[in-house]
Amino acid sequence: MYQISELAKRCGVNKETIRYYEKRQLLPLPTRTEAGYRLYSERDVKRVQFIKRLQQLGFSLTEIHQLLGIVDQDKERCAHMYEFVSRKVGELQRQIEDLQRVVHVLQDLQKRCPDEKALYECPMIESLI
Amino acid sequence: MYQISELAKRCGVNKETIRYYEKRQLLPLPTRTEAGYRLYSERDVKRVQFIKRLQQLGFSLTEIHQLLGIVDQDKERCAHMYEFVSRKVGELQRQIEDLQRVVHVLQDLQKRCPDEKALYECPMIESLI
DNA sequence: ATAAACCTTGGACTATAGTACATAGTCAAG
DNA sequence: CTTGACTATGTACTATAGTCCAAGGTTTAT
Repeated sequence: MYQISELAKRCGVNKETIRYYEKRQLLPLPTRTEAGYRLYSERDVKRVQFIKRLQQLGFSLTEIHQLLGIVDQDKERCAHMYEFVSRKVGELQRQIEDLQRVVHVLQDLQKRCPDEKALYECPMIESLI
Repeated sequence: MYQISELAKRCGVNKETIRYYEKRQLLPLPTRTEAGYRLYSERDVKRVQFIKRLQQLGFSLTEIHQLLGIVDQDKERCAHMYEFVSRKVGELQRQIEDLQRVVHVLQDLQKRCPDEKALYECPMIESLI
């Protein structure tokens, strides 16, 4: 079992973030020592890492809380999970397509304007706006 | 030429946002009437729409300001544009791959757990964490 | 037994991206 | 010539996601 600083270190976040996640109900209430110190396990490490991974992918903490309803086998959060997941899949697919379009535009920009001066007078300046 | 409310309406944002973008230098200083009212053109409509589109794709206002250096033919912002664009393309490609992975996981989740009860006892609950 | 290094809570503070509000000036219609 | 709908500025407030700090309690090492 780890204390809060150890958990934070293992997850690459700082300890205030751990307490913040607890308050946001992203982490379950931990067991405590006699003195009231929080105690965490390997499972909590995985959970925080999962949260950070999803966050990097653009999920908000609220959405992550919703998804964790599955892990926590929580009836309430699971009730509309199917709709939530469907909506999210749609959103993500749209986002992926958009990002692919942006990548193409930016790569085009690079190809046509390989040096700074050329970029400055780039013929596709107007195509961006 | 439009006044600020008209521009805001055409862009689907509110007028405080327009003033905010001006302060952030995302919009050029507009011409003004004698009385000091801001006046905008079609070009500003396009520009705000461009900002909103990039924002939806996960660009921060700071990054959008950088990119607009091309449109504005601004030497300073263009100076490191090539590196900026290269870095951004790399980031976006990584992000696209990650999102594709998330879509697969979520679609899998849907396939295996087509109804709410099944989801609640879903065999892949643990695979998420 | 006391300092260093932990932990607790609560509250203040940060950045980003707005949004709202108070106060005041401007303009067009009746 | 005043009312309503606009505009201006500046300041304060919102949400999200933390981050930092102060005051105090606990544990460990010397």
